[in-house]
Amino acid sequence: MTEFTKRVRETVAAIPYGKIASYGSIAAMAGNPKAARGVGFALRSLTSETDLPWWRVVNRHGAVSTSELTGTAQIQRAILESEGVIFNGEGRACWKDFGWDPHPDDE
DNA sequence: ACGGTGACGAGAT
DNA sequence: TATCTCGCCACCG
Repeated sequence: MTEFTKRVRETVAAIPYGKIASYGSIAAMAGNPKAARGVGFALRSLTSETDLPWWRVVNRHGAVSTSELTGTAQIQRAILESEGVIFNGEGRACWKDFGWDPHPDDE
């Protein structure tokens, strides 16, 4: 378990209920703003754990980037909706309403 | 140590 | 606005 991965877990665990954060934001808080991909890889092993709110982590578009085929994406959306997050027809959530960290682009 | 891969991001077309 | 390409970092063989 590298320091980066541990930092990512801490950050993800800090995401408030009903809120979402982008991989880039988490990577930045973890110390490496450019390690968004590394964040995804780290969370990949956490999908089996329910003690970490990995489902609150989405891409910069506010849409789940998990596998649609394995059903992970469906589960993630379902949980987020349970938390109060609303997805539009594009499968994206309003960052201004559910985004934990401020986002420069999109709405 | 090297190269390929992937739950990403930003810029260009 | 949607799609493509390149660059980023961490992980596996």
